[in-house]
Amino acid sequence: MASDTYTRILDTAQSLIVNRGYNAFSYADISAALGIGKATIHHHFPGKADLVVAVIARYRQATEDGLGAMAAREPRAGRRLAGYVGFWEQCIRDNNAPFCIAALLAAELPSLPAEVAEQVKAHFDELTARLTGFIDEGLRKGELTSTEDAERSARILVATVHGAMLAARVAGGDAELYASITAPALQRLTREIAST
Amino acid sequence: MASDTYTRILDTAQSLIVNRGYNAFSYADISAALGIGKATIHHHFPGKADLVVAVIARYRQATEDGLGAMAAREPRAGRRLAGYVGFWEQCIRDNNAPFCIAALLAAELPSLPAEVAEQVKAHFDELTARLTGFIDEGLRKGELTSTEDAERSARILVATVHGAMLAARVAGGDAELYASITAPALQRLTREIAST
DNA sequence: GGGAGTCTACCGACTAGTTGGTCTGTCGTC
DNA sequence: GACGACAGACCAACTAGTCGGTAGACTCCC
Repeated sequence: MASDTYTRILDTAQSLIVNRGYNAFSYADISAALGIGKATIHHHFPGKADLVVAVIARYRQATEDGLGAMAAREPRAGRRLAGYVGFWEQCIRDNNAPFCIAALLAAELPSLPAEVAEQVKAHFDELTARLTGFIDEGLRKGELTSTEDAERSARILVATVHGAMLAARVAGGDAELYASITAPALQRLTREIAST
Repeated sequence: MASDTYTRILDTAQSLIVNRGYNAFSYADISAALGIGKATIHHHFPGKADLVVAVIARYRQATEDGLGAMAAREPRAGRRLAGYVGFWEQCIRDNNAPFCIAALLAAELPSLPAEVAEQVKAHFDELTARLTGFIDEGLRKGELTSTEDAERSARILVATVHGAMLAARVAGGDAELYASITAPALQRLTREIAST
């Protein structure tokens, strides 16, 4: 289905978005990186918005798959959340894709084409819903404690993760800084039952 | 000193950056908004990087002045932090400048000119230092409680605020959402002595 | 008082390069 | 011979930035 070139265009676009955002990458960048004609990119993705929508759609799917797989193998809510938070710590440490493209695009939101903006919003909704599910389950099982309801806890966690990414980026890709900011956000939910 | 045109260019550039970032605004935008020639902008700011550096420098100064003034009039640490957090809630509610330009530029950091990147980093350092001072003083006076040291607490607060801005922007400028995410971050520091 | 020179603020017209996007083709494969 | 995958050449619009010039204010000197 998805041809090799098609996938490589998506890959390149994604890595360009990770560290330049929507407005600072061009068809020429992808063309040069892959050694293909610009027209080839237009053949697979008629417009820039189509390309970026496809990137985020794939990203959303990967996120859903990843979180779903983790939920299947890890029943403990605290570990699930730690898995999500730790995933990004590893990304920053490896410096491969050290930023959530949806968070970056969210910052640029007012300047994005409508279709792209919708995808970004959808990612936030999905991610929040997934984490809300984890937290809700954890609270009901007594594995987690929180003074807020599950959804609010999830939003706080996501915000902290995104803010910590920003801080780490400013600090030159400092994974320790990311961890030191996010760790207390996890502890907040697992406190007093940490030694389970 | 600072002529009227000079200031208006800065104002316009700042508001363009707030909702488009560095790469998605142009001299032509400012030129059109103010009804002046593009060459006039170049007269005051030789290059785009110079312009944006000037915007952030002024922004940093305003932040320092604002936080300094608040510290002078409000001795209670908890209120100082609430003032910082509440400032952005009001900005989002009024929809005038509903995003911290330094946070937005931080996301775009890898694609920014070096001089601009430096200014962004400097803002983060200054802001963290200021809040660290507030928290440190609050802890020593017994007005605040924290399981982490003051600097780490400050970084967590900043990250939460930035993450909450992102969430609010995605939600279409939802100030309530911003508040619901940031409020617990403040409570974390003021808990058990809230009724002072 | 009146030039003559100088400075700042500003603008219209321009440039070289880049942007996203199109058109017309040529391959190879089924 | 139709079709998907690709590319070269092209396009209009836009990018940051330059150039030469003008209009006004502020000197300084006679």
